Amino acid sequence: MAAKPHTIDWELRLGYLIHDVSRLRRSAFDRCLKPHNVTRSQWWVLAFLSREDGMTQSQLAEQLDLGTVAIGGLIDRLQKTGLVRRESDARDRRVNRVFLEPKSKQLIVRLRKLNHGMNATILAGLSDAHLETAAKTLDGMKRNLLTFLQAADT
Amino acid sequence: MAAKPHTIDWELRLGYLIHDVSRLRRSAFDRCLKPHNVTRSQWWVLAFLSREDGMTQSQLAEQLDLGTVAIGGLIDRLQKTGLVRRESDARDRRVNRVFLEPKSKQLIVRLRKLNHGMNATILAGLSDAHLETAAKTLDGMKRNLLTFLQAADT
DNA sequence: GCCACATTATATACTAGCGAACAAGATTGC
DNA sequence: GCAATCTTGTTCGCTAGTATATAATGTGGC
Repeated sequence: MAAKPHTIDWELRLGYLIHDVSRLRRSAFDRCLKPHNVTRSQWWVLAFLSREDGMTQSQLAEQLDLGTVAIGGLIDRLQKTGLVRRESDARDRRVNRVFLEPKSKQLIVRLRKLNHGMNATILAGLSDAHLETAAKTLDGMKRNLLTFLQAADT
Repeated sequence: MAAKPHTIDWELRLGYLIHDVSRLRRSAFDRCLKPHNVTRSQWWVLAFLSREDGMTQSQLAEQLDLGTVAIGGLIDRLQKTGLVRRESDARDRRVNRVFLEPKSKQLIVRLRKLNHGMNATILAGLSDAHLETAAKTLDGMKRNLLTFLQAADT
């Protein structure tokens, strides 16, 4: 008896909830972003670049927790729509540095507000105390997951 | 002043956390499932079929909250690996009913255990009280998101 | 200097999801 | 009964992510 820390219900319910919230969040953001002709992943790239312009693709990949291939594709598409440009580094000709084009500066201001509004909508009516507990719990899950994944790497 | 229910930190931190946990969870499950030559999405389909065999593709789509196209693709792949078969309904020749092949029955037993173990790993060390609060909070977010998305449909 | 090794980005091939257009088949109105 | 309409599933084209392999370039050992 003593060694049964959680009922199976929690496992299932939380699994579903995380999956659902993540998916719905994604849908909601994508829908808001659509009129601006940017996807959520692309907006993420712009957001990070706006904090530090001229990162290399590898740096972006690490910050966004994506593979180099995924970043390459995102930048391809951002470049195609003229929001970003690649410049090869003079000192290391392997690396591409990514810069925001002027066109994207105004867009970013608008998207930042939109982002803020969306987050406020999602958290509406939830108390700070509950949010804090939720954050702590999610953080615990994240740590468990990281431990597990790193152990599996061996 | 009175109208500032949450600080911006909550918005950001929770956004990141949900994104991270969802992504890591997905990675962890996919890694566990890989030796069994099934992906997490495919396992999901098998799990639902094991509760009710012979569903139509539309029913599966609704239960799994996916589009009909996504389901079609998943079943294509499951059929290719011989875990599932399509049978067209005699009474309505538009519909395909999906049935588990014998091969998948044993697999499902193993995957169920694996699923259980993974969930336990993820929740290790977290108190029931915190999990309950987290679930409530996520549920609130889910409701907010559903309201928002339905409103946008008009 | 040169060779072995590491790093950066790309190409290729796969799973997974979305939306829109479409064909086949049922259903409903008249 | 037949035309209009709704449902079911597919195809096509897109974004996004994974893993693996490869090419180009730097770096460190000797």
